[in-house]
Amino acid sequence: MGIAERKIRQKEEFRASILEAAWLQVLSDGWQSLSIRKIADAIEYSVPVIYNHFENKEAILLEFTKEGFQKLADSLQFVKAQHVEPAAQLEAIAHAYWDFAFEHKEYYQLMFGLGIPACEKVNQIAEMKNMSTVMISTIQETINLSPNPDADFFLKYHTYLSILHGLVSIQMIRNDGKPTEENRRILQDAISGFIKSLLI
Amino acid sequence: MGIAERKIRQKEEFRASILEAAWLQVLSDGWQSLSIRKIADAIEYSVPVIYNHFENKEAILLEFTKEGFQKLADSLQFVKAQHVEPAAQLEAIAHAYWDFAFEHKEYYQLMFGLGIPACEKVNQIAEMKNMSTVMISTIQETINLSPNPDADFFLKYHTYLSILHGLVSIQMIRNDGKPTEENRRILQDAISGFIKSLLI
DNA sequence: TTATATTTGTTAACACTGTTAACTAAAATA
DNA sequence: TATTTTAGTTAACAGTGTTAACAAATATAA
Repeated sequence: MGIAERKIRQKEEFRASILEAAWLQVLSDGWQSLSIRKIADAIEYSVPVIYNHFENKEAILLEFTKEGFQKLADSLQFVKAQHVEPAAQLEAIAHAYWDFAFEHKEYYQLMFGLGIPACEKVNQIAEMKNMSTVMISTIQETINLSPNPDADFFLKYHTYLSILHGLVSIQMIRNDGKPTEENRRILQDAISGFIKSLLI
Repeated sequence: MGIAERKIRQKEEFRASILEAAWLQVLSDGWQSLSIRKIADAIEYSVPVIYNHFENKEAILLEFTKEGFQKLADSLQFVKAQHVEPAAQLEAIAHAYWDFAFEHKEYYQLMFGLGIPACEKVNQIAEMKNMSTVMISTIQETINLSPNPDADFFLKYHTYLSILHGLVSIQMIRNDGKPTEENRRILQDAISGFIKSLLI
């Protein structure tokens, strides 16, 4: 009965090839120009086969959104593990977040920027929770060591994420290219201000 | 020779009617569903007449972007004038910014959110400068009164705007509706932290 | 092995989108 | 009144996401 298994495997490969073709499209021309027809062209199949593997175009985008959040979560977890002090971890996480945004611009713009299409589903993305868990735990640990360990860690998390996202997206709107050293100083300034406010 | 003047007047009215029809469309169904054809339908003319008044769809969106930035600039200027102390002004401006974003959600999403389409032209929007001028001058004045008046005011402006935009857009992504009191506390927390950091 | 059922993929269409060329009717000018 | 300019139209081009109807290949049952 290896036939059924082969079919499942082929289906999985097919699905993967759709995502790969889509990703190449995005890398060369951005999200705006991604279309089902171009994907179909790239994999040399007719259009409707794509709908056998994805409910609609949004489902394809959702797949990349999840992927992006997981990559980000992994990256944050990685840099966190390289520091001991929670405050130092918070700073490192902020820089890793910044780096991710500009090294994986396409992911970031899909995860946050386009916003509107994913708006209804954004709360259901488990992978996003993986990211926020890393941030929240680190903030919690920082607060625990601070002079007032009763501070509202969720409020602080929200502030922390907002500062990071604000810095990144303002930067992406202004300067379409890579951020300069000046921009990194702005990040450093904002984040050290935030951390200081945590430690009173 | 009142004919030429009447024609100019009619042309202006026509242009205004296009914008009005577009705006009604946006209010009822959002930016995503705005189309040239729907505008043409609404004003009861054929599609190409719209191209006699606007180069393309993006030009229509740009018009609203400018309008939005000017409204925001006016609003910030207004609340600034109601306070004397620069630090108090900064706080009031932050709240006015927040209020504008959620009271004129459609404008805000066009001005920042959609981002990508306006990306090339966003630096050329004079009205945006009107907004940043209000913020920058207030920050400059706050720094002048602070213990270290040599701080980089442009860096601080960038940080200030990023915090505000970050708070707003994270809020818009999460909770599609109106922000709660909790959300306003987060704004207050972040902004008072920023102002404190200005005053050392 | 043959007949039936199922899966797989295709063509062609629907209902949209922005944009523009070609043409007609109305208005202003000479 | 004849001519030129302007205003507005229809119809098309080149795209988009999505799906119904159908054909071909494959797997299952007799």
